[in-house]
Amino acid sequence: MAEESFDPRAVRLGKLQALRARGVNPYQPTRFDVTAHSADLHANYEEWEGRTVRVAGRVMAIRTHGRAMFLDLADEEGKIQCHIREDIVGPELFGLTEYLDLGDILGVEGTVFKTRRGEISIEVQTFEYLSKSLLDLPDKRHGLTNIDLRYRQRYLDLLVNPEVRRVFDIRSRTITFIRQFLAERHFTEVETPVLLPLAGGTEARPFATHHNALDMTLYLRIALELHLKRLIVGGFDRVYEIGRVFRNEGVSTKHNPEFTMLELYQAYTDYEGIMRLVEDLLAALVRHLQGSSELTYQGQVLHFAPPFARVDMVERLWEKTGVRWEDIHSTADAHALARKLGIAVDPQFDRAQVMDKIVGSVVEPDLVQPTFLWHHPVDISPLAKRDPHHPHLTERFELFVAGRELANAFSELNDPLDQRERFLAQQEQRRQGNDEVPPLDEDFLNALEHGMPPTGGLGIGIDRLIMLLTDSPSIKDVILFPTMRPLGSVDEL
RNA sequence: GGGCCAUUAGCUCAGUUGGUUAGAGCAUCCGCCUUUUAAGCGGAGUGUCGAAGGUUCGAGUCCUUCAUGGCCCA
Repeated sequence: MAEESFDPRAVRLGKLQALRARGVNPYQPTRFDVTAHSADLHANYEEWEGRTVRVAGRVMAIRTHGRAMFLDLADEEGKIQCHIREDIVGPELFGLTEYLDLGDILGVEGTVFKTRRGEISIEVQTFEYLSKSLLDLPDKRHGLTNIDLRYRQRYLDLLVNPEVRRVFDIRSRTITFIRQFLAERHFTEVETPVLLPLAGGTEARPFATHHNALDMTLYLRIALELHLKRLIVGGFDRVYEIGRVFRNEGVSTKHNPEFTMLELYQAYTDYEGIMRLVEDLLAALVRHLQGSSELTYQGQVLHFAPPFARVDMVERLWEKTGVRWEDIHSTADAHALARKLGIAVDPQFDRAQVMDKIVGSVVEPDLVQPTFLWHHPVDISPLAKRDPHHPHLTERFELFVAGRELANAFSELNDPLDQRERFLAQQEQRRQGNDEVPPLDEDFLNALEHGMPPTGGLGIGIDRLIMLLTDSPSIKDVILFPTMRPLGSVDEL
């Protein structure tokens, strides 16, 4: 070798060629029968000591020692140290360790023992390359800390930052728990369409796409609500979906353009019934994951013990500002109130949007412990049933935790004529240029006209729930592959 | 959309008031080492300083624009 190459990939390609020259193709093996995992070897050493095991994993550390070497092999649950001695594996096999790199996938067979220093290890009898890594792993001490790269190359983040794996384990366990919880209560899980001729169920800008064969614009769903309620009409008395919804809006620590919602609908109950269900679900979930009803989020200790506190939205607004919601009659009144309170508001906002913003600024941040904010005015709740005693208010609540909305629920409006009027009022806003207002869904109204039983409905933002449960400050931390701007132009990809 | 900050080796980072040939740890490469574990010992620096312009005798450093990300605000 006249010139030594220092390019890591070129060096590794050279090792790959050398292996192949010796008749070893690390990409050839199709299986390796594993008989033990690292975590179990550590947890139950006495049972494993002296036994022969087969373990597979990624090489995370190599410590050569002349005619022997130690390496740390990482499998899904942890790491196990392996000791390879030339006099045990033989010079031919030992020679292959010359081409071993960090990141390679290895299968080893050997006996379980403890080193002089007490490290549970495998004395390797034989080993096999199961894959070769051509690129360097991130720094073993610092891991991968560049936030951009952590999200773009999540596979590396997962390999070198073990706490990331924990977040997604909790995510998986949470969703499994919710499914079990709802199954025990006789809810049926369903799947409703993602691609729709019109996207409704909330106010948000949808993504548009095009169906070639039908030559029509289709929109990605922004909520699950209207289809699940069609199913209530269709006789599913307890129905839910956990699914991705898409909203064409900004990206922040609290917003990702695609995120996961749980929506459930239960016939013959109301928002009080749903409130109890939310309390039971969250209390059971936190206990399942934490072993207690306490949860610490960003330094705040949260208590998930029913019953959760309840705050009347209109009353609390009055306490905070001295203003009654029903005294704000016009958009101008609302903007004047916002100015008086020093709250910056988009000048395009209408009365309801401004009031929503004001509540968001003066009421919601105080709701740290799990709290139901309830009795929303009807003009910001177009799908919720009116409170029979206060027709300008609705039987609605939002659950706030750590100052953030976690759930939204109401007694579902099943009066098709009232629903039509509210949709028509929305269409007026739409004509005035509010492109977050969905178009009128005639088919949904048609379903309601066939008769929907009294129903309680609930939506929970799963990603925000996982943020709480994993003490994650950013929604990107709980989404494996968050939406990112691509590096370079898309054409190059 | 606005403000602030970041971008230097494969990874994590340092880099003085603008000054010679841009540094460290890990990783990598070469040599030694059969119970080490942030293994150790000896040797080697592998770089389009995010991109493009500009100022200057001289730019990683100053200016402008752009790109990506982060934090805060809307």
